[in-house]
Amino acid sequence: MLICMTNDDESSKILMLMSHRGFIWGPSPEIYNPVKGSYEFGPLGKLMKNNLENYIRKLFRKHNFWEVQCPLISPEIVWKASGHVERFFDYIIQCENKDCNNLFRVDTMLEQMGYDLTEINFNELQEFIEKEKIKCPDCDASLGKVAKQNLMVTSQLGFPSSEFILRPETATTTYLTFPRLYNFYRTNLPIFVFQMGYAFRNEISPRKMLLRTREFEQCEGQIIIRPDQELDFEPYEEKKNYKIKMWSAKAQEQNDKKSVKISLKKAIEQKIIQKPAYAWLLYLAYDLVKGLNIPEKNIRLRQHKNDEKAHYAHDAWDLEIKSKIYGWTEVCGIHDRGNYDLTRHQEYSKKKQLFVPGLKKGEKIIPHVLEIAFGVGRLFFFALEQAFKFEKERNLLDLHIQITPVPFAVFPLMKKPIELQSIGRKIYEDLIENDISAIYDSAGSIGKRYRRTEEIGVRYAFTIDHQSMEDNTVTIRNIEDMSQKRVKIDELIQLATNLLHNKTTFEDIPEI
RNA sequence: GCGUUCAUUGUGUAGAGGUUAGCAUCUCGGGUUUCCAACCCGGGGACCCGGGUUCAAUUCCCGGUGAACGCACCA
Repeated sequence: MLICMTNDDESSKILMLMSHRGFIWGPSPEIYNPVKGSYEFGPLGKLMKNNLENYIRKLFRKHNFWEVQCPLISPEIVWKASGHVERFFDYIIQCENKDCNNLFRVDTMLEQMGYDLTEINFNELQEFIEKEKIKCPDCDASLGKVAKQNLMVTSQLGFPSSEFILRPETATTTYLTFPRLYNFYRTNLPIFVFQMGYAFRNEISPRKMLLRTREFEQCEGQIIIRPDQELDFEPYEEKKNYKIKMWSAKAQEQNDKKSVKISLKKAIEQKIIQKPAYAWLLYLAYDLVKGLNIPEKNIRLRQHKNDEKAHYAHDAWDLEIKSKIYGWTEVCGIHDRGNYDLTRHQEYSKKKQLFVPGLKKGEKIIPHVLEIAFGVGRLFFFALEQAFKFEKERNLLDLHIQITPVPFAVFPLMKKPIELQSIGRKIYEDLIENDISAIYDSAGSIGKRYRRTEEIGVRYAFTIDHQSMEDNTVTIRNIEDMSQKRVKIDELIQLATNLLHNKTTFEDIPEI
């Protein structure tokens, strides 16, 4: 069975169409027993993901980030240094009663029983449980042995083989290039760098389609920066009046249910955030998501409370999107990692190349890192999900033109006369020649073809009719309101290019 | 991992211990059609896997696998 039903009608319709129209398939491989939480991007999904990635790339490049690509596999020491080996596993324990058989995370179980975790030595958990005679919280039977659940994926390499780790995040692999980047940047900080690629996590229970998978693509931008620069950050000055919706840790603790929309400047004045450079990253995340036509009411930035921060984070905010299907979900984490990473890599590698000159003469410091980390799959899922609009007559996929898989369609009004088709083919080929994604379709009635393409996010359709044969014009139809104008075939490529790059709008097209 | 529910063409479903496994949608070919899922003709496509009961199982039973949801988990 494919991605299946929820009770909600709209949700199941969205999930059905995602699969039916070739965006997302899975769990994969469907013809064998699928692997939990593994999905395929179908033809339209792959095109859309490419576009989404390029949209992100373009935005990062606009802000002077450079892209790098690092290996997926790295020796264990890298992840020891990063802190992942130490923290990226759970201690689990299972009830021995076969009827219960429940599995618990030891730390949360003990916490719920009222133990103070700070007083427990985790190397002696087993002894602790035996000493305290701890029983299953659900059925009071005795518990089995404490086991480690590793959340990282490992693999074997070499002859004889030794164990390597598949990266659980891209960020760390980016930091490893710091000495090289520092030279590339001619020893100027801050360094702006990003990486897009796969990461792997042995998630206990993958759920909710692309929202929780074991292999997933990340796009993580890093600003490697001196502490003084974090407070005096030029890009921030340009954007300090930009307003974002923030839900601070304090507000959450005071049970304020709603985020407030305030400017970056105000957020700093009110000490909701501390550093201008960090504030600017919140802007970047917000702006990127808003640019995908995701309604602002469905976007917010939520600060991590102290107990949910990752081991490396000084401050952490999540950009969350309110999914039509799954509710508020994180798509982007913005982390103030301080100098945690580079300090650790300095210690573990014993190389002294990670120091840079500080402000005072002779001072050597380890630079700080500000990180913005997107889950590409999640962003993809939300951009797609939010775009579905079910109208009376039609299903509309209202995707941003820059990420929609196929922005243009070419239709001969009818199959006959054949000349309609030859004009259409020519236009189609011209579009493709000019790197403009399009489809050509002559099957069925024109109305049917409009309906079909509306459902996959086509923005504009060019239709060749009998008048086309006389005066070299075609109609262009706007998906949004189904309105049409006539345009000259000669000017069509230029027009499509301009529409694609938001250099013109449908309204701007002159009537002829 | 636990629990609940479920498993029939691509999708949504009907169905009975013995059926050419039905319907809608989809899809393909042809006809028709001068702009919004029209119509006509013709074609295509399914009983999750293994075992048991039975003369006979897609249907009943057991097991497996998978899915949705809930619990737990989510660096």
